[in-house]
Amino acid sequence: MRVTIRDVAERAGVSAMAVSAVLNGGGGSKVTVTAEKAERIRQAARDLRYQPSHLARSFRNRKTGQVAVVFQNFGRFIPQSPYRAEVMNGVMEALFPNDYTLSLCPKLMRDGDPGFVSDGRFDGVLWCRPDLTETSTLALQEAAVPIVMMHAPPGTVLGLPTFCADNDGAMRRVASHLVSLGHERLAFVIDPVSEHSVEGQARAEALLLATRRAGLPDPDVIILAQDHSILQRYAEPSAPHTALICFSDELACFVLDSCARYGVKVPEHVSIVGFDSSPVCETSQPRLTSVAQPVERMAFEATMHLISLIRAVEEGSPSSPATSTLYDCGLDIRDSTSFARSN
Amino acid sequence: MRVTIRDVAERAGVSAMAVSAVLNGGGGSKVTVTAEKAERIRQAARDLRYQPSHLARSFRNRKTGQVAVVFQNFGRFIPQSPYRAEVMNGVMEALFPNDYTLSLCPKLMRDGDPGFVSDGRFDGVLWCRPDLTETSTLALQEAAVPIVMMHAPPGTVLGLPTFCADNDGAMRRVASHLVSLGHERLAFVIDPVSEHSVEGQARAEALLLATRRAGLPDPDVIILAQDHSILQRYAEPSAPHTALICFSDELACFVLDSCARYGVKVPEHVSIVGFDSSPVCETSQPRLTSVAQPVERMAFEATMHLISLIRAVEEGSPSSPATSTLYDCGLDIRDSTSFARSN
DNA sequence: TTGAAAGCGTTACCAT
DNA sequence: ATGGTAACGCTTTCAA
Repeated sequence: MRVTIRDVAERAGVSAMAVSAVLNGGGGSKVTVTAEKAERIRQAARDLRYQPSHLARSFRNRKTGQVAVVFQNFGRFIPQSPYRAEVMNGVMEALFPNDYTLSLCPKLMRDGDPGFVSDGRFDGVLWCRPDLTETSTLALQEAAVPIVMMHAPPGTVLGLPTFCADNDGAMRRVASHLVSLGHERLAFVIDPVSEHSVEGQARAEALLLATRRAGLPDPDVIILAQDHSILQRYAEPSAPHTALICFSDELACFVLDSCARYGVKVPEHVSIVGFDSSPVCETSQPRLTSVAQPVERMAFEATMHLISLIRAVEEGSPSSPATSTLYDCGLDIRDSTSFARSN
Repeated sequence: MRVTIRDVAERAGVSAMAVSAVLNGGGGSKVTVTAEKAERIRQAARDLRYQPSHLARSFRNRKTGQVAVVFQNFGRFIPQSPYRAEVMNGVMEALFPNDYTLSLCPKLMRDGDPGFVSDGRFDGVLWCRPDLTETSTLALQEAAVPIVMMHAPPGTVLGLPTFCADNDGAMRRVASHLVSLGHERLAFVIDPVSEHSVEGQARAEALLLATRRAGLPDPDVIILAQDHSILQRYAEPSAPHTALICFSDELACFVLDSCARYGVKVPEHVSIVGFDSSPVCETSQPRLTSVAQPVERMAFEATMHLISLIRAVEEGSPSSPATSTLYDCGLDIRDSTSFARSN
């Protein structure tokens, strides 16, 4: 059987609470023990190889020291698309020095029922790239646990702090870059999964806003699944667009591949813009112009904010209103964008 | 306050255990409830938005559904060295479909005291790239939790199953490749951190064995910290070695960089071999010959084994003897190895 | 300064 | 078929 605090108490000839007080540094406890007894207790604990049950402590104290990170699509870590890895780096950098454990728990997403969030397992939750139905939004709002959203535009869930790329600013950069190259007819390209994400919609809208602002016609939205044959048309002078803005670098790379297959030349026939400016942009053919988000820094700061929220709850501080932080994005101009084809 | 099972029971006019039985599917429980009452209970739970406390359950059932992954050096995810990412991929692939949560808990390593392992927080632990002192080895042996080691040679910790690359076979491949190119004087290059890892020592020994087997003189071991000036000598015809086998691709890349800086030509002056065959091997100058371990598959299978151990413990099955699994490694020959310089 | 006792939310066991 | 009771291991409050 397990060695409990009572076993230690018995061996040291004291009560269980004396043991608890001594082993926890006695700081929080009202109890004081003579030095001699304290030593006896420590000795007994060592003799018995006493290991406090973290589980019992968590249960009692309603605090687990665990923070959950939830990704919308729980996939693999891919070197070509380092988004997840960068988020993890930022999160770890914030959590570990503060003695929090990082939990990856895709179950939180099951059936769109995020009820688990508040089941006591986690002191806080970092929600990345949300794709929220109305019911889950409600559940999140009522969660009994601090939650911070990453990559969700401000106000996605009422009352929850968000850390998000400034999609509007980013798309304005993209539009202005393309306009300066003579482009007028743009399209937003997205995959069927991301299409429904809050982020996907935010970027589509941001591009719409940016083009209107620039006096361009509204961009089309192209949803690209397995079948890329629609890209063929960009080899023709009559193609409807001269520039494609892709939801992610990963998608942009697929587009580049397909263009090559269909004999569409980038950037001669059509310009391509990615999102994330990941390393793959340097090795793609041609090198990919892409929006650069400071992902790791965002993740770090989001996590630090989450930690401060957790501490505030512990101390019973009144909750201050949620903040939204927007991060300015750069545009890394490479070889996949150039002057618009004149039809 | 939290809604407890008692609140639900009260509202439904039944006992707490009836609620428990209904909400847990009733499968394991001896208790049966009439359909009518069951519906009443479910309704009450919905009304009250009852959320069972996972914490209380874990405490009660001594089962958390959490598996910890421990890395020796808890660093960042780096695209250039995808080892960690690949391990994570394999682990997630095994854990998530089986409804386990993945925990990253560097605290487990603090002060070389792995006592935390058995504090009840985790149902099992996957220990990667261990670097074990004697005391921690002992603690691991006595852990009350199933543990599986990755990248530890068989027998590193008595009684613990290991999943490890076949370092001996790998080094034999390396040696034979180099011998066929006329190399005789080899050295093993390692960084000061990895030097003390079980894996580092295993590879050094494996190379020693392989060279003896091939009838070559014993290889030197070069511990490479910040100062790489020792590499200068390889520009001279009198250099003591014609081939350097590096502990990792990462290290090999540093070596390549330094060689370039010192005017040492690879592979004309000296051949370089890496370990892991990561993507960076394709983009390095020159492309790096490297040992290829099936990391993701190893991680997946190690984790599946861990899960089966956990289940065995739960069912009280007698523990079968620990198994050691060795994985055959390939050698991806690229441009950093070539015929030995004749002095 | 010390100890006894009461929970935290859940489930297993034993009565009814 | 149902409900009461105890126990999991710990901490905290209160009384001595």
